[in-house]
Amino acid sequence: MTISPAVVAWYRANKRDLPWRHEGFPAWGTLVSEFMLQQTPVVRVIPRLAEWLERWPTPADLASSPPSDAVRAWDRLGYPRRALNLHACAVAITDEHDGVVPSDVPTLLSLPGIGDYTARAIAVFAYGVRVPVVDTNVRRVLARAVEGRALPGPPNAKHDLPLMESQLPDDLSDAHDTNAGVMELGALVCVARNPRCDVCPLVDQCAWVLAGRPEHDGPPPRTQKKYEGSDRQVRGLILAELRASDVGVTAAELEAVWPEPVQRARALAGLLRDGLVTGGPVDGYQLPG
DNA sequence: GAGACGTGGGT
DNA sequence: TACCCAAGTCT
Repeated sequence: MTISPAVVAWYRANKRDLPWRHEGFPAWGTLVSEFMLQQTPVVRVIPRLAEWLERWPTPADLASSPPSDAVRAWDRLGYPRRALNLHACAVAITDEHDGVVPSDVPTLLSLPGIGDYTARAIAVFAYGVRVPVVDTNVRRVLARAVEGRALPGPPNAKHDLPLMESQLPDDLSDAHDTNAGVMELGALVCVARNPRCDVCPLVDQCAWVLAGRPEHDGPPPRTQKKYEGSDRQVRGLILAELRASDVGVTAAELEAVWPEPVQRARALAGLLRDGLVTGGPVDGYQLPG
């Protein structure tokens, strides 16, 4: 079962015109885009990425700015510690790698905020290295097309990476487009709900379709906790207040953000622990750096 | 290794 | 209206 030829042909004819796919797009741009794309949709990333790269065209440029600027420029992309990680990553690249984004997976993995997915994505999309890239889209496409399941099991590198590796052709360009194409297919066609099998290039070889599209059987997928009233919401509100202030905010001003004291204290303590907030009750709180 | 971690658009 | 989901990482 090899899905690569159909995926590559489909990808070359149907891929979206995304900034990071343009000729000459720098490795640094790919790295920034991958940070922003960690759990944030493409359409929300594109404008923020353009502003970011205009302001900080190289890792050294970002490294020379304070982390607070990174958190503010991150705006409302969500998971703001990614902004902190990205800044720390720029510092590490500047100080330890001569300002050049590394191209090998182990070195990339050693950088803050870069995990199994992002390391491989940068190696493949910025440098054309032949390694498997596995994200949530890839896991879903492989589960269906290759394994005949409705949904993938929980992420498992020991399972997922060899499975994608087994689909990569030898040719570098084809391997690149297989990685990008399976992701793209999962993002546009083989989506989680209501997959568009009618326009899928794999429909006549998809193990799941050929099996009659059986229901999901394995363990139920993890569900997200409610956001309203959660600590995450409180953290978000506190951070929004801090982003908007040049001089920091007082403990009293934070009471207005979230009156309930126990949860407010817990959220603030978490932000301080994460390094997203500095200061204290006496002198007030502000963004780091 | 299960759970924490933002935000907003689609259905 | 609620709920689902999004190119994950870290602890």
